[in-house]
Amino acid sequence: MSPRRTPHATRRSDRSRRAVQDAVLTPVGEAGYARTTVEAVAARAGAGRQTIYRWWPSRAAVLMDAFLDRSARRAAEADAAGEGGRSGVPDTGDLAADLKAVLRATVDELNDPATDAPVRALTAEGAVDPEFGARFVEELLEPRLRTYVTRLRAAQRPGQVRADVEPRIAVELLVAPLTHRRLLRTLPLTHAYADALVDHALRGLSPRA
Amino acid sequence: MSPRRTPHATRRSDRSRRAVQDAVLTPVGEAGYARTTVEAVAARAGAGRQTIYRWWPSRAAVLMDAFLDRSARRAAEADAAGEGGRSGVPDTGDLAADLKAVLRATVDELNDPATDAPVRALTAEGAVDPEFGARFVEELLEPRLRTYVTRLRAAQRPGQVRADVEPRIAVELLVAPLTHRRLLRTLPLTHAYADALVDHALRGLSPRA
Amino acid sequence: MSPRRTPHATRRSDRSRRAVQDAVLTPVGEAGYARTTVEAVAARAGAGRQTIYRWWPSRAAVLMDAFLDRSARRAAEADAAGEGGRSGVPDTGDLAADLKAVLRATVDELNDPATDAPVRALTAEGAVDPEFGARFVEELLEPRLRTYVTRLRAAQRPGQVRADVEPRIAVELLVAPLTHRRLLRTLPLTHAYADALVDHALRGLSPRA
Amino acid sequence: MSPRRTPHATRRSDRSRRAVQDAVLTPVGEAGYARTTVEAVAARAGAGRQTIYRWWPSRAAVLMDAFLDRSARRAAEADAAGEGGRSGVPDTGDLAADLKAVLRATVDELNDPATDAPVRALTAEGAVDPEFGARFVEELLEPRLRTYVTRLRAAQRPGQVRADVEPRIAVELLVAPLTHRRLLRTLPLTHAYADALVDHALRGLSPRA
DNA sequence: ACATAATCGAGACGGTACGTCAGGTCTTTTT
DNA sequence: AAAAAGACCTGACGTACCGTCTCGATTATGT
Repeated sequence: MSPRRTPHATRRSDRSRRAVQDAVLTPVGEAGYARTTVEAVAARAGAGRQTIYRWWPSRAAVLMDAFLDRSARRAAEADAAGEGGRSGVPDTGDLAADLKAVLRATVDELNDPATDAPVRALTAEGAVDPEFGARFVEELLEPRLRTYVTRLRAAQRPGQVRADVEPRIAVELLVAPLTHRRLLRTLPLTHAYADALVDHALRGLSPRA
Repeated sequence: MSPRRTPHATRRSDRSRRAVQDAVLTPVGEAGYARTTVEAVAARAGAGRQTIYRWWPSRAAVLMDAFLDRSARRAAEADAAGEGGRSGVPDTGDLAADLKAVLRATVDELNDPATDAPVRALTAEGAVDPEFGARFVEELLEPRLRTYVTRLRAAQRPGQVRADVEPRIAVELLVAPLTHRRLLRTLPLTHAYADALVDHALRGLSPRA
Repeated sequence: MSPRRTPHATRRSDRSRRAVQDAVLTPVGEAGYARTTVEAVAARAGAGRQTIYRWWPSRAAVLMDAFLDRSARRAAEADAAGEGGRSGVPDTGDLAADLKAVLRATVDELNDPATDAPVRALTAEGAVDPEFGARFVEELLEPRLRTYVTRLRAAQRPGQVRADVEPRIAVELLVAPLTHRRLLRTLPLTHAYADALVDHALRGLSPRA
Repeated sequence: MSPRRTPHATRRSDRSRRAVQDAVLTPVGEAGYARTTVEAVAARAGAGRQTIYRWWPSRAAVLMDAFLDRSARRAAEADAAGEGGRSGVPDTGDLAADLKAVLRATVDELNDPATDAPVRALTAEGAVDPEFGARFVEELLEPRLRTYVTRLRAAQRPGQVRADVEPRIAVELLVAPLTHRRLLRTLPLTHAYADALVDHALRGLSPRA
């Protein structure tokens, strides 16, 4: 075991933990990550700077924790609100419709600066810091991708998706273009775009034989 | 008239321009962009710091220029070496083969740290700074994407690609997953992956009717 | 009534009081006062930091108490060892010899780092913090000076010291130069120096008429 | 030679050097040394903090330089104002009067907080940091003491001071009590006290034979 | 060819944020 | 109730870079 980097979690003040997490998301959404200083986060949280450095190794780690926490909370709420279904890609039997529903929801989410700014910052940080990126991928991205894989596997059994399709690659076909447009700001993210992605991916580019 | 942002370009020392561009790519590749200070670049280039700030608006801009320059030089070399064709997606008549060739080449390029590190840094910077990102997209990404669009349009005429396919979306289907894997380091980039992407995109996920 | 600053002294743990006092003098002597943190003293004493702040108002106060305690203990020992006389300037009838004896003893004491370092720290603190300095003077310095005054007064009765001499000023003539040399480290403190001080002060600078 | 701690003095901005020196004395005099932060000095001087750290090794060093500079400037002014005499102990032929004049002037100087506070801080710092104290003594104290030694030597030739008097010790008899009273704040510094010191020191404590 | 003016390397400058350290207070658990 | 332990807020520290601003010492025209 590595020597404990952080002190006893037992004594940790839950009040300040929450306050800091709340305090980091707003300024990142408003002024951007680069302009969000540790000092400012601490001040807004009514916390000391040292309290932040005691529990998080870096500014980016604070943001990640805060974002993960919020995501988890929102997922829990969504599950509670829904008719008991687990958060993930729905399965109504109509694959195209299900994928479009999820991708449209993702489009809406990403068009909200409160989500876009943190994700953008976390992705940028992860692009440059491999260790950080790994955590981002493991904890945020992969769980999400797995829900697509599950849905696609389910669609393969009745033959709605060809058996020789690799679900992982199929997922990337659907999801990567969204990330691409959003992160690089090439073109706007719309529901129409989400639909078009699904249609193109399902039917393929080649003419039917 | 706005006061000239940059001084007489005529007087510019080509020696220092090249020296600075050379001096920025290495440390970015080795230590990462964040740890590459302007001071370090200036020292390595045997230049004064002011010389950098005189000609470039920011550290990121230096990197972008250096990278664009190198890309342009390499493209020129490639064209010279090739059978006279313009750099872009080749057109042998076999669309799948052509796409696989280009994507495989891209995979090789991106697996080279000398390319990966700068692109990573530029993407990260662009993700956070919209203006910078715009330049990155315009000057580096879009020209490349246009070559795919051209090739796909060419394939639509003989009916190798369905007429109702939107080339732009098709391109993203092919290219975005590469960026996704590379930037987020989810899974390794291989030739097999490039081939699989082309196959899945062309044939689609749904079974042939 | 003012709210009790300190808690019930009855409950106070004598073990920790002594442990803290012991724990402060060593590091001050070795590393200097500035580098002696409250945390370090507490750790060395096996005490909690709050235990220190509960009983002393500041770091300097701990040092002062510790030093006063040790001084008192040493004086008691000296008195016990001596021929029953109270600690102070002896009175053998020979004023010059008595003064030299005391000043030589003081020189020896001050040349011991175990005394020098704390006194130095306390003086420095007192120089900057008037309230603290006042306590230092009252509790440590003045009692000592009074013993000289007493001895000088005794010498005035038989005419060994002129009647128009102000004892207080005479004391300062004898004692201040020692403090001066020690604190400012201008020249070494020696027995010869102590003797010379006494001789010069008694006989004066002017020639005898 | 030690590797240059400080950068090329040639390029040093005289403006900021003076500004910093001016900016440190006022708050030290008003709020005390402990409450005078580097940041505050920098702000008051309109300088960056790094500019201070570039040229001075510590906060105390800034204060010392500032104080030395001011002392030198004042001495120069005094010499210019006087009838051509060098700053030092005057020599009218009447030793007692000359000494009283100088000591009275010293008393006045030390009763001015603008002098007292910095000297107090410098002495305290020097008491704890030997290297610092050495500089303080060499550059400020010893030159002053030498002027007394000179005057006393001059008084020895005509026999106004006994030949067997050691001037250095005589000086300390006169000067140390002032420092003692001032630094330890035992009793107020007055002209009467200065006079009494001179009288006692010259005539001695013992009765004239 | 030469004056002259802009660029160059160098590096100090005013700043901003960093991450650390210690002070003194508050809280939790143990004695 | 006081103790040990240790997290908390505060605030100063000294450092690292930023981007700007001088400074002589080179260039490179443009007369």
